[in-house]
Amino acid sequence: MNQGPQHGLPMTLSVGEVARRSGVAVSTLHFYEAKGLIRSERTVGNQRRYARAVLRRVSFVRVAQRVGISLADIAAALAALPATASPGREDWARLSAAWREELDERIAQLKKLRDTLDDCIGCGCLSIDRCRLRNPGDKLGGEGAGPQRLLVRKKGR
Amino acid sequence: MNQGPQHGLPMTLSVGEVARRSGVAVSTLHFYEAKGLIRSERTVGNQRRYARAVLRRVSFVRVAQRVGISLADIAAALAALPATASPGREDWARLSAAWREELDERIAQLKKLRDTLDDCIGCGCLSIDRCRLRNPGDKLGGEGAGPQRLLVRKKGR
DNA sequence: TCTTGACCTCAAGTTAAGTTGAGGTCTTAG
DNA sequence: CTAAGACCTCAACTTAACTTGAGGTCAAGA
Repeated sequence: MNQGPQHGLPMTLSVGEVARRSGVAVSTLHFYEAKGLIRSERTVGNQRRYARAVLRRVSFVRVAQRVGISLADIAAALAALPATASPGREDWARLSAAWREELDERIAQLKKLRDTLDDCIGCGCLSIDRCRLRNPGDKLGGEGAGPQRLLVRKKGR
Repeated sequence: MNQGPQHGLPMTLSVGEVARRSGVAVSTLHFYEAKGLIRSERTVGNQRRYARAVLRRVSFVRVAQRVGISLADIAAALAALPATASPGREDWARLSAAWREELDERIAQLKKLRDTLDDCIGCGCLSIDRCRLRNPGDKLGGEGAGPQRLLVRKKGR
């Protein structure tokens, strides 16, 4: 198998190796490739060979997914990175800037949810009407759509 | 319309009112009801009437969903609350305890993701091989499945 | 009374994210 | 050289979470 010059590591990975090491199914890797989330070279025999960096990319995808970001959004973010050349500092800066806001928002949302639960233990709200967290006087009734109070404001998109 | 004794608020809400005030479609409310996430009484004419508390319940569902929790999990959590009687302090304590861990885990995951991005700006990893965040020496290669380093350990379930 | 807008049920369609399977090729240990 | 196991493509199936539509009922103002 193809080896690195001094250390005993293969320079590229087969789809099976990536699957084993990343913990995702081979079919999923094919699927991700079809969606443009990852890329591969082909051997003369038409088999996929992945650069080592694909492992981190796959990890990134799974983590982002796990916290509720769609593959489409992830793909869009990753598209900011040139898949061909190695991404430079500016590419990363762009990706991070684009996601930072989204991630901060989701973190805030999660904390809100967690803390709401904690508060509810002390007062029994969501069910009992007199609660300091409860919509006071139910004033929001006429103020248009959208869940009130529990939803952190979502930016325009 | 049915009013509260002193203030001018209706005691129950029609499906349209809930939709307007919670920001979810009527069809979605029907769907949630079919899934057991919310409950309603019926009028003599077979129309749904919701208790005011349904608004908070719906908010809860949307927020939880937004951070990547499935309806099935949400339903399971909400099932711990007696839908019939008003849930007591113990019911809330149970729900909160069950979710606290999950939420903390997701918050940690999100922070990890965010910080990984930030770190990457400084070093260009995910692409460039010498990076302090990078799997050092690629030692994890033989250590079984699962994304390495970026995934916060998930508890057994 | 009549008509309009909100409701009802139930079946079928949609999108995202994969998985499964059939039928065939590659690679490598023996 | 040959058989087993890893790979290939492509189409079809699956599940979650909804949405849409058809066909019919309910409630309230003119």
